[in-house]
Amino acid sequence: MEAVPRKTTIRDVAEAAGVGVGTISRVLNSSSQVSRETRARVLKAIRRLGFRPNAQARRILRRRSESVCFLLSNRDFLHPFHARILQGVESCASGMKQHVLFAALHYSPRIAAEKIDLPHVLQEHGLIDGVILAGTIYPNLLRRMESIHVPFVALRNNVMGMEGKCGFDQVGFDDFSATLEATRHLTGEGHRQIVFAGDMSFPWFQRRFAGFREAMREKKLRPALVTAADAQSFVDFGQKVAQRIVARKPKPTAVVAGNDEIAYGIWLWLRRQGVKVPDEMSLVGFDDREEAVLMDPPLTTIRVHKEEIGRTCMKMLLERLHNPQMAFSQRILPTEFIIRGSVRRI
Amino acid sequence: MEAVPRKTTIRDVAEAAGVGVGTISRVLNSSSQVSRETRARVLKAIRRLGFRPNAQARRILRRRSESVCFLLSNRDFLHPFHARILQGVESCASGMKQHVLFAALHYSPRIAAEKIDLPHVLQEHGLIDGVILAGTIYPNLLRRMESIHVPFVALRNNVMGMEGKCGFDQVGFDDFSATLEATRHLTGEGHRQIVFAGDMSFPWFQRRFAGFREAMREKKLRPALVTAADAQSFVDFGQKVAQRIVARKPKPTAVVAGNDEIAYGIWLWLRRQGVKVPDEMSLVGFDDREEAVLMDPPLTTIRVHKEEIGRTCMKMLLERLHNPQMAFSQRILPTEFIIRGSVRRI
DNA sequence: GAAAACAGTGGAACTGGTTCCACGCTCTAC
DNA sequence: GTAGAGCGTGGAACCAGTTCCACTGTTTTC
Repeated sequence: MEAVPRKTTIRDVAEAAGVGVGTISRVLNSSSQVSRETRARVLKAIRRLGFRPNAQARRILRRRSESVCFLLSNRDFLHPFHARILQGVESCASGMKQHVLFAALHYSPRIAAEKIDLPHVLQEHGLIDGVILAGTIYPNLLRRMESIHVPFVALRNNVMGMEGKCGFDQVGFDDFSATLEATRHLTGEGHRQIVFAGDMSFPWFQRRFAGFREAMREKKLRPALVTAADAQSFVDFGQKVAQRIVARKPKPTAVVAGNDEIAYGIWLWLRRQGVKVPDEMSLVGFDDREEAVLMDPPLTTIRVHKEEIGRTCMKMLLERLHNPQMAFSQRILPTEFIIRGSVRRI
Repeated sequence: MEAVPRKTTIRDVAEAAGVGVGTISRVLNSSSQVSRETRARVLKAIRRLGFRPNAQARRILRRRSESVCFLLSNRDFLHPFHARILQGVESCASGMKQHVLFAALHYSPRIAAEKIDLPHVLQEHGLIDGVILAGTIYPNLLRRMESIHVPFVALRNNVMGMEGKCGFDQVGFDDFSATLEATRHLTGEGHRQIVFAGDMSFPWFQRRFAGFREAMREKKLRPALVTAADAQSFVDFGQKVAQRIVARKPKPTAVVAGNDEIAYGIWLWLRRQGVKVPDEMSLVGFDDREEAVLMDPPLTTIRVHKEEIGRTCMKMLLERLHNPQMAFSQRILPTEFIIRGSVRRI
């Protein structure tokens, strides 16, 4: 690449204003040690020359890049769920004059930590101050992150196989309490035969099932779990599982789905079979994605405040950067039960 | 923020390896001007000291940040459509050792160009080499971008009110030909009464309607347009418009929807009224979003290759950076007509 | 009235890389 | 045997900022 023509520097401005370079720097950093008249003269020169300070040069001295990396791991695409979190990160960052770098990574959970080929931003030094880990986070990635000595915050709900461990900062929401509340709502509406639909190989579905089980136990009801193998997607999983649900004896009157996509799959299959929601089957989702409100009937579900999670990740990372010695912590944000039209009283 | 402890520098490595700093630099940049033994000695010292070169320092000299900014304008959230484009940008960028900064911007189309408050990344100097403009792009933003002298590429389909102008690089897809092909498919399947549903205040719907109109004219059919006012969202627009469509005399047998969300709204309303798709009404969408395949019946639609568009934006921007004097161009990518189950032969 | 405090400023030294020139050494050409 | 080419290398100068020390002139303190 050819070189960009030389821009005006702080020294050009100093000469134009008839002052020293130190004074220009002091004006730029709004230090109080500059007289009113000098400041005015410098600002005039800056405007006249169209001077814009070079951020890179400052960064070397500050030893801070004022940037963080949003790292999406093992996702084929930027799912709306993560897109919303990224947006929350960005909105908080822009308020704090921080920049957000987006990077993607694909790695095997079985590969050795040191063999994980991190994105270029993380390999170079000084480009970012910290990382927000999104996507699926296996222990080897956590170890790899620790090895490069860059502070990071992880999306707690996406951490695999390290339940309870806390050698790093985490932000998440409470799967357990969310399905606990949702299931209590169902029992409160008179439902007795309720099933949970979710793939237990994911820890978040395990936690959601646990909340469901707890609410069922409170009412001395049998907590039933329905799963399916070989599903192509969550929607497909829902369709396969729906079939088994209606075949159960006694027939369930309500389903707590592991997420909105599973709920959608169940709804699709029921619809095709002529089973009416909520008249013949009540349905609760999880996530409150964009499409939940657009279903027919609109889906009763658990809202996860994705932007809020993103903002909290960013805030937490900044705290860590300010205070590297701070003890690691987990921040759990509340979910919200959203009652729409897919549950009926019986 | 407190200062980060000083890291090992190129001079530390030079001392450890018993060579000059220039040699370290040459090794790092894999210049051939280093003997085999010296290179080995330097690499060993680098590994022993855990040295990672500071990217900021290099950037000053190179006058290149090796970063681009993906700027999403006037969007309440990072819509899956743009999320896929961002992903395409990232995948191309990571292959070219470039970094991607994500930034959002909200501005009024009526504000003066110089009053637009650009994100912090664009205000500072030297942080990015170029910008990819996504979201909604009004003329004042284009003028603002020109004023800061940073090369940029715009998503052509999202540029408002500058049809045909080309004082900047653009990447897009051909709305006109896409609906032309889709409508020809409908007439080929025997449909005669076909309507187009879309909000004409958006230029892309105007272009899509034009393609529809052209195909209808070819067959000497009357191209009908149906719109609705005060819609909350595209889905809502679809629901409102569906009502008018079935009320038309003679009753249409097929609808070309402006996008998949409108198609979904139409489908929802028809379903609620007991109108069967495709038996009583055929339906074609536009975009091929994730959910199109999950509808019942799966939606026949026009696929836009979003990742490909993102990759092309990135490639084009890099070309511009290599060759700033290059004439501005527009790159139009093909769409793909995807036949699923929402159109029947009559 | 002298000493001390302090606001305001200039500029050298510094950050951590890259670049380029000078120099030493070896090898080839005549 | 010497000139010229060319490889390999050291290190000063550079990039564009910040920081800090020294200095001046003014004000305050006793």
